[in-house]
Amino acid sequence: MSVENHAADDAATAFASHDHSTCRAQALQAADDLAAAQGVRLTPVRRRTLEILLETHRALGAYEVLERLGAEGFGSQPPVAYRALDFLVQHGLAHRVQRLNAFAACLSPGHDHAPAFLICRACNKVAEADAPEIRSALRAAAVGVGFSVERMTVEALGLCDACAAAERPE
Amino acid sequence: MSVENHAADDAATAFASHDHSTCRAQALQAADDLAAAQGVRLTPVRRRTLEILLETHRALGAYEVLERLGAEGFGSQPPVAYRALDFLVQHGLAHRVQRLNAFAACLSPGHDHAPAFLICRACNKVAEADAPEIRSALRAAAVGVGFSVERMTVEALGLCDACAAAERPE
DNA sequence: CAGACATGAGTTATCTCATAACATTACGGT
DNA sequence: ACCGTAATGTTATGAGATAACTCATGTCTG
Ligand SMILES: [Zn+2]
Ligand SMILES: [Zn+2]
Ligand SMILES: [Zn+2]
Ligand SMILES: [Zn+2]
Repeated sequence: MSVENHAADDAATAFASHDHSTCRAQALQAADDLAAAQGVRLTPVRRRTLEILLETHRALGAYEVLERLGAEGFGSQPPVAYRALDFLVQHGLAHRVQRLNAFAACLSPGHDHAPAFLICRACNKVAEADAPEIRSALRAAAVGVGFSVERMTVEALGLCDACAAAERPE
Repeated sequence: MSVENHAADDAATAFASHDHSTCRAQALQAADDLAAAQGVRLTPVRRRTLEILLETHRALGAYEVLERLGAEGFGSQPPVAYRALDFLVQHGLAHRVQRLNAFAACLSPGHDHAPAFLICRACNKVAEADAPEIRSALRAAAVGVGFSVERMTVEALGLCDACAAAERPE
């Protein structure tokens, strides 16, 4: 397998040890591109918020982000964080993880997607898994009962291989 | 199609007009059976909580349930509701809807399942859709990246046919 | 039956997550 | 320079969830 960085690889890399600076750089580049392409303004708070999310593959709570922002001279009240995070989510630069009431940077922004999330309950890392079959299966089940799907949430809680190995000899 | 009441029918019925007393009676019967079968105690608060959830196909917030309980002479503090709800979820008599931070009675309890939910954003009704293909697809995607799934959340937000029809001539 | 133990129900207090409402500042077009 | 809009900031409050403790009730044992 090559060393390319497709979306499909994200899930694999998130839990494995890897050169994370690439993750960060790529996502930030994509964000800058998007801002330039569409007239969107990736302001300092917004960009910094994205950088904070990109520091880890864990999902961060809004208040966790806020604390960081406040410490760096930005506003220190909840709406500051929520607005920046909402912006990122809105523009596909971050995702909200329902299960954790938390946010994670998107690692393959630009190609509009709503991935499934794999959440390790031990290390708290989150991986995006692009699984179109899941989405189409759900959509199919929905039309069968007269329901039109607009947005969907697919999240799995479990153990990544690393944590599974670490837990076994408990 | 016959008038049987399988799990597969639930999704269809939830959004359609139907004889809801059957939903209620069936679910309560199943709950009583389960309590009798396993040594589990379906105490007054717990049973009443289930009844409250069963009044509607909407998902109710814990505080909504609590208000009802309190008004009927049960405890009026959050833990009362949360404990009863946790019990019901634990024993498969209710589900938690992540997207809404709310709870809905299970309409086909007993046969241990973790269904997908269809949530109408207009009427707020929630339907369970048993869709095994979704679960297996997600599980498959997970093993591919070294992740073992323990629990999964599949929820779709959208419009039921009735609400779609009502919304069109806006 | 008394005592010991477990489970459930109730309370108060507190915590985390999220948004409403409004004042202030920065930006872009004319 | 001027104005309108978008972004940032603030205070205050709403909504969801849990910790920690007390009390009642039921069950098992001797
Ligand atoms: Zn990385
Ligand atoms: Zn892990
Ligand atoms: Zn019904
Ligand atoms: Zn509806």
